[in-house]
Amino acid sequence: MSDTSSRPAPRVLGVAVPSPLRRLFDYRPGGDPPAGGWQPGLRVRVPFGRRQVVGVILECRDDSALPLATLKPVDACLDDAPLPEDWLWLCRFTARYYQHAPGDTLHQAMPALLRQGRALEARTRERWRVTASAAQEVPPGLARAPRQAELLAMLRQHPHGLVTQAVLAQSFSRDQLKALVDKGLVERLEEPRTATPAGQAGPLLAEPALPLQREQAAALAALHEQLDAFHPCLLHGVTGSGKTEVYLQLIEAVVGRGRQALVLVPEIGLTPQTLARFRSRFRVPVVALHSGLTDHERLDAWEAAASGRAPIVIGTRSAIFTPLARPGAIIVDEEHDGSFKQQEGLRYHARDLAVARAHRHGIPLVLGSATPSLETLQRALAGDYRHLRLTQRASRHPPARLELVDLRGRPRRGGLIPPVMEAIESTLAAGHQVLVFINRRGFAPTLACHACGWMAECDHCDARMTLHRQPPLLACHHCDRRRALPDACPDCGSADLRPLGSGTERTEETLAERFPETPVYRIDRDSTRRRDALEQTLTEVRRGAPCLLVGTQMLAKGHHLPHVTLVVVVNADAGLYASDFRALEHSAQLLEQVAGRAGRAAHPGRVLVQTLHADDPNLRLLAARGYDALAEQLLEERRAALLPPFRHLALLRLESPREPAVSELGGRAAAALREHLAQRGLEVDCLGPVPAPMERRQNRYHLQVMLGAEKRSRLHEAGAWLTAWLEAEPAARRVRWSLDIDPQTLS
DNA sequence: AGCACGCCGACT
DNA sequence: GTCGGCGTGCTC
Repeated sequence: MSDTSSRPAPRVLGVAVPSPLRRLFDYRPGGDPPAGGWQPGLRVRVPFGRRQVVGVILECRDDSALPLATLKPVDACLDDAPLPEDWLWLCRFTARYYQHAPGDTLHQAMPALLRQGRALEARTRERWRVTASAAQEVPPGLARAPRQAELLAMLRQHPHGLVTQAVLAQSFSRDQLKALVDKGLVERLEEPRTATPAGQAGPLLAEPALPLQREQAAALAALHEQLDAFHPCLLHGVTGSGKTEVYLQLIEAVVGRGRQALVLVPEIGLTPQTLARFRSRFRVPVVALHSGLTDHERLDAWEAAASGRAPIVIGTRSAIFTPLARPGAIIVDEEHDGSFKQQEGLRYHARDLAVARAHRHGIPLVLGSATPSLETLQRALAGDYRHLRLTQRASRHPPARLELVDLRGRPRRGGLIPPVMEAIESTLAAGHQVLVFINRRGFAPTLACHACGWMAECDHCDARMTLHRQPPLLACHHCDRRRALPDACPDCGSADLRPLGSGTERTEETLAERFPETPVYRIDRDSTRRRDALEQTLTEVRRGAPCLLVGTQMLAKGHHLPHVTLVVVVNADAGLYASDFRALEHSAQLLEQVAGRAGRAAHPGRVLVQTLHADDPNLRLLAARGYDALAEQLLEERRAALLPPFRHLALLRLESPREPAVSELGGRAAAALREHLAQRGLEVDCLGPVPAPMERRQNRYHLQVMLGAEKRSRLHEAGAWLTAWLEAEPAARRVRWSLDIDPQTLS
């Protein structure tokens, strides 16, 4: 460590402590002073109330708002060196931007073991290598120990040594290794488990890069132009245009220059297939951060990234908080995907944090999508991001067009009308596969009484209960409530209860009856609950035999289904007239993604979209000219309506089991904020309080207050004032509240 | 968020 | 007689 004696010891440490309180807590230095002196980023164990917690020093000062004598000393410093500087910066940025408690932010961004106070160090493994002398000289006789002689011979063939596991795998024992070590013939080395296999000097690529099409090459060249500066790009490529190959070749350049690449993928995108593609391309390790890791594996990965040992890190939303010693590029695949936004607690958007992080590091940022979010698209159109387009599909088939199919006045079976059924039949007859996309799981969206019109409703939510057949019950998809099927209508006693509408189970059943010879695979949250169930089914489907796939949006994203030539969308109307201003954008993205599943291999595809609104201008525009045309149209509407991306929003959400408590507090919070805004002349508007779209969920009442501003700084000021008001308000302790900056949905 | 303290119901 | 319900208050 460098000379630290020149740094005077601070008298006060501002510590971020795990708690929802939006402030630091002051302590006096205590315990053994760290080798490098007290500084921000060091973890400390501190007394907090009646317990001990792990906090992080964020400020070193000489004064405090409290008398110094009343401050408690820290118990111990847990680190020799501060946590990585880039990580600390990102956490502070995140806490400020999302107006979240610093301690809670830091804790969420840290691996569990660091939260618990473990040292930031990678677990090690042993490596066994012949000593320099034993490598050159003929070893002395091991005639009395033939196994040791064999082991030595094996190790001599591996000048970089072998890890214990590899030695044991050859049926040698630890005792034999020890014996050779005692004879001075073999030495024992320790290395991090995430260490790159030794003898790494060879080529970076394990397999050659694929040849690029003209547009891919142009995009890659554009990315190569500025590898040392913040260079945000939208890689806007239709499904099948080869975005991943562009990522891979960019990563090759980044890693080739000794830097690290961070890749963010949607929750559903970190499939074994994706990972395999990255791993087989590069000879260097690819560290994957996913929900299946143990706490130890997560810490190892974090350490490998922070130390720079891991050149490529790939993960879902929370991977944006992985520290990097030598950041070289950040890639966000499917940047429009909703899973990048955390929907509770610290409501961060990993894509937006990626932008901030790339800017701070001065490195390229690639946002990839076939259906970019309107936020990103607007920035690309405005020239803030470089707009790299890939319009050609590798298969050379143009993307399938959506064909709108009018549902009005036609009989449906399992949600499907006769002409669509016939199209399915002829596709199967031609030996191809069919994907039926339906946005509702379960058998039917609800159970209704044909005599009096009663419908099964949840007691805890303002919602209908979904009818399930496997097993048969009524379930609420908004809470965990389940009910047995009633024999008769609870209102009028009629036994004429019928399922209303169709879900995946019913469509599956209908198709299985209609096409008894053809396998029908249902893919939804219920059918893929078992680990790997989805991958197993898809592996079977990829064999290519004719089959029917029925599924929810799980099926829409990413999966390669080369033998599907017909895609059916059972009902496209969900997002058309929804109250949420982003509903249509999301709906269009989903439709385009689903359509992208059709005809990726040798055959062109068809996409049949059933709708009750075949005349809807937005739907027609999407069908006729595709997502990009609709997106530009929607941007104009957003501009006119003063909605994002032309205006910034924040949403105060309030919830409580007691309705009066939320409306009373919401009313007073909004009134207080309005008064403050008027006094300060802030150009921020405040809407509400209004009940949330589904006011009662899980027996809790939801209310919201919307803030909107043209300038982000103004919105921020208003948000800071509002959270301060709420924290000081006694009634707010009995109501759960959170401020959602840049809300993704209004529900 | 935790975790206490603090006053009112059914039980080892 | 006490175990424990969750209201209220605090955490440097």
